[in-house]
Amino acid sequence: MDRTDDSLIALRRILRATELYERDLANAAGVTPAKLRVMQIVHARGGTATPKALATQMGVTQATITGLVDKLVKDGLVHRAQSSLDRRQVNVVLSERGGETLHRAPDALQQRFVREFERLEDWEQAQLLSSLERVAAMLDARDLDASPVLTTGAIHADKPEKRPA
Amino acid sequence: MDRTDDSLIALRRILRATELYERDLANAAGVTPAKLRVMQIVHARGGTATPKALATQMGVTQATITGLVDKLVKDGLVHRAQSSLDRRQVNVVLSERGGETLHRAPDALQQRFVREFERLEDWEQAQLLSSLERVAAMLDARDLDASPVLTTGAIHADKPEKRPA
DNA sequence: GGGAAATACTTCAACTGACTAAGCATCTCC
DNA sequence: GGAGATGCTTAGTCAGTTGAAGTATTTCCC
Repeated sequence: MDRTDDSLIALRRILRATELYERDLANAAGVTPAKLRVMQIVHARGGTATPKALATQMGVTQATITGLVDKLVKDGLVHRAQSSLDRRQVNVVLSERGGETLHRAPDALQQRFVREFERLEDWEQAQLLSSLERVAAMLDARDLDASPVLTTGAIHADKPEKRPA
Repeated sequence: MDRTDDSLIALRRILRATELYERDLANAAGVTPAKLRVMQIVHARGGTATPKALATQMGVTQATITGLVDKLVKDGLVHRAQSSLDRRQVNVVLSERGGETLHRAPDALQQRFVREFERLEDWEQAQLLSSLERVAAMLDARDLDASPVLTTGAIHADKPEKRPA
């Protein structure tokens, strides 16, 4: 009985399919996946977000965000606006053209998932949701357990960790 | 009631958690995520794989694989062996040291998922598996429907598609 | 059997995304 | 009002990726 293995395989298929599809969509809209993700997050937050927030949510450093935003500005897809509350802060704002691009490249998950999901029977939707949340909780342990493997690995490793907090 | 949205959120959490964790693990083992993935695939195929197979499975071009394998060879983690059946082909073979590295950086999903999964009740496992396979099938439509969005996007796009077949 | 086309891989030049370290501006708190 | 924290950018570097062009080998078919 290998439900564990089968589950892992299914999970990998989900991961892989999403990744590949995301790249296709970004290309089709004429932007890179990373730039698209920035725009999606800005959009999801109501059309504006700070570099800090973007960095945190994407799991990259602020320097990376600066670079991506630079390019998006050059492309005319977003612009920077200084916050009046805290002048250290910058608001990244979606331009009209950015909104159009986003519209042309709908979120990969949305696109693939929603249509089918909404066709399911009520009880099926409920079961899927419950299962997905369960899995998410299993994987996304929000640093509650400070990842024993990582620690072990780090001891053996010749290189220090790199991922931003 | 927004089960659709909640499901999407859970799915994104799964994606994000896996991605971030993968990076940590690779770093901890002293290799990059891309190189680690190459080794994992080679391992999963019984210790040897052709660049072509790797490119297909990873969804990148062969040129990319060439570069990664070059580095892995330089690191002493794999070596190239010519196929005797078809001399155009190359077999990428895991070295002993490569096997050790792999052992030190267990698959990200394995690590996070398996332990918890195996603690679940029997019926819960069954339900999770069924749900995951369902979702995988929804997302991983294996080109059965030639992605209407992509096509539409491509028409409007200023750039041609890039992802390898 | 021999040549055209297909296939497997590599090389090369370019770009994107990512990081670290260092620096500047601004805010917070005592 | 000054020390330290915070938010962002700059500069330099490196890894991964791609497309295009090139080489070697195999396949196909007349």
